[in-house]
Amino acid sequence: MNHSGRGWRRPGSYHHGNLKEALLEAARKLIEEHGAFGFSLTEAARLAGVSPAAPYRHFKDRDALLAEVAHSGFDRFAARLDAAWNNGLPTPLSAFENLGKAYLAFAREEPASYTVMFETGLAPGTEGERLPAAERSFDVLQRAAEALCRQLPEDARPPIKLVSLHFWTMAHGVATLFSQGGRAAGKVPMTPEEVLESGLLIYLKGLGILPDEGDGGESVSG
Amino acid sequence: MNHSGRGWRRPGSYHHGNLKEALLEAARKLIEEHGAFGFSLTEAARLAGVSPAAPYRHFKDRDALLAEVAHSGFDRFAARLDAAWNNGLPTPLSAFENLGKAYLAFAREEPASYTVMFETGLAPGTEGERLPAAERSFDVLQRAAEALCRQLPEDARPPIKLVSLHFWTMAHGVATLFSQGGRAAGKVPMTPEEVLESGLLIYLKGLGILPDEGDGGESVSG
DNA sequence: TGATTCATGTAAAGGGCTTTTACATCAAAG
DNA sequence: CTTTGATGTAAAAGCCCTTTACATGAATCA
Repeated sequence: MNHSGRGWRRPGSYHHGNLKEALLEAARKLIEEHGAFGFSLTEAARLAGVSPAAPYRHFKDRDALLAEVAHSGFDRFAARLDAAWNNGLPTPLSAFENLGKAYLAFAREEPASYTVMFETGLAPGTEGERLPAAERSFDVLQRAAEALCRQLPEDARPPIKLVSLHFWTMAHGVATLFSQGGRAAGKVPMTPEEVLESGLLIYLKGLGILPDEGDGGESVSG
Repeated sequence: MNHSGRGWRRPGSYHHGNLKEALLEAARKLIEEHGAFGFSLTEAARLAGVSPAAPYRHFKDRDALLAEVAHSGFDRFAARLDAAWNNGLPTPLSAFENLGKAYLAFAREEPASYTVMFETGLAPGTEGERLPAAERSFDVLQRAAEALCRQLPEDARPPIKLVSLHFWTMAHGVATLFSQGGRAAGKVPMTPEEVLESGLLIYLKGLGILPDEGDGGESVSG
C-alpha cells in the first residue's frame, strides 16, 4: 500500500502502484495544457514514469482512457450538481442559483474533463452505451426544473424535459463559450456566472416563475 | 483551368489543379465521419489523390489546415446569419426566428466546420489573432439583440452585449447538445429548432419584449 | 520456507502519421 | 525554346499507437 498518492511512481520500484489513476491525472493535465488534440498516450505514460506499453495493462486503448476521463468526470459532475441543488433547499430559487454556479465551477476547475465529456464524441463508450453518471447529471437539472415549475399553476406548466433542456443549453453554452481561450471573454465585462445567472433569471421571468419586477430585474441591469 | 470542381484530381495529370479546396473538403468529410480526433492529414491527402507531402504546399502544417476549415466556416456562417437576419425584415421577431434557424441549420449541415470553429481551440489562428468573420457572426446576433431591445422603453433595456451573449449561449448550447451522437437527442421528442425557438420565446417574454400571453406561450406548450 | 501464480511493467517491433529535404513536372513568361 | 516558379513526389527521421514475448515481484499455496 505504499502508494504515492498523487500519481508519481515510487522510486526504485518495478511496479508503479497507482498507475491507472496516475494516467488519468496525466491525461487531464495534458489536455488542459495542449487541448484535447494534443494528448498522447505515450506522453501520459512518460508523465507517470512508465513505458509506453504500460497503459495497456489498465486501458484497452487510447480512446478507452479518454472515455474513462469522461466517465469519472461525469461521476464528480453529477455528485457536485446534486450537492449544489441540495434537494431544492433552502429555497428552490437559491438552490437553483447554486446549481448554476456549481455547473460553471466544474467546467472551470476541470476543463479537460468537461471537454472530453461534451466535446469529443467519445463519452458514450466505444459503442453507444449510455453513461449512468451522465444521466444522473441531467436528472439533477430535471429535478430543479420540476421544483421550479411546481410554482406555476398546473395548466400553465411547460414540459419539464423541455425546461431542463433549456437550463442545460444555457449552462453548457456559457461554459463552452467562456472556456479556455474564451471566445466570449472580452466581449462583455462579466463573469460566466453573471451571464448565466442573468440569463436564467430572465428565462424564469418569462416562465412566470419570477415576478416581473423582482431582484432579478435589478441584477440584470447591473 | 481544367479543374475537377469538386476536389477530385484530373486523371493522368501531375498537378492536381484544385488541391487546397480538395483538402479542405476532405478534412470536413473525415471530421464528420471520424470526429475531430480522427482526422489525419495523410488520409485527407489520400482522399484528394496526392502524396502525404503535397498538403504542405498549401498549408504550413496540420493545424493550419484545421484553422482554415474554421476560418472558411466562419465566413459562410457569418454570411448565412446575416442573410437570415435580413436587417430585421419583415419584422424583428420573424427575422430573429430565421436567424435562430439559420444558426442551427449551419451547425447541422456543416458539423465538421462547426466543431472546428467552436470546439477545438484552434480557430483563433496559431497565435491568438482574432478572426474577422467570427466577429461578424457575433455582430449579427448583436444587431438582432439591439433591434429587439429597441422595443423596450429606454430605461428598461438590458446591456445589448449581454442579451446577444444570451442568444449565442442558447443557440450554441442547442447546437452542440444536439450535434452528432446527440447527447440530448432522445431526451425530448423535439427538434433542436423547437427547443431553441421555445427557449428564446420564453427569454424574450422575460425581457418584456413579448406579451405574457402571446402565440409564444402556445408554441411553448405544444 | 520455497515454488507457483497472476497482475503489472519492459523491450522490441510493425505500421501509421507529421514534417522536412531534395528532386520531378509542368504551365506560363520571356 | 529556355527559364522560372508553383506544385507534386519520394525518401527519411522522429513520434505515436499497439501488439507480443519476456521480466518482476507480491501474494498464495504446498
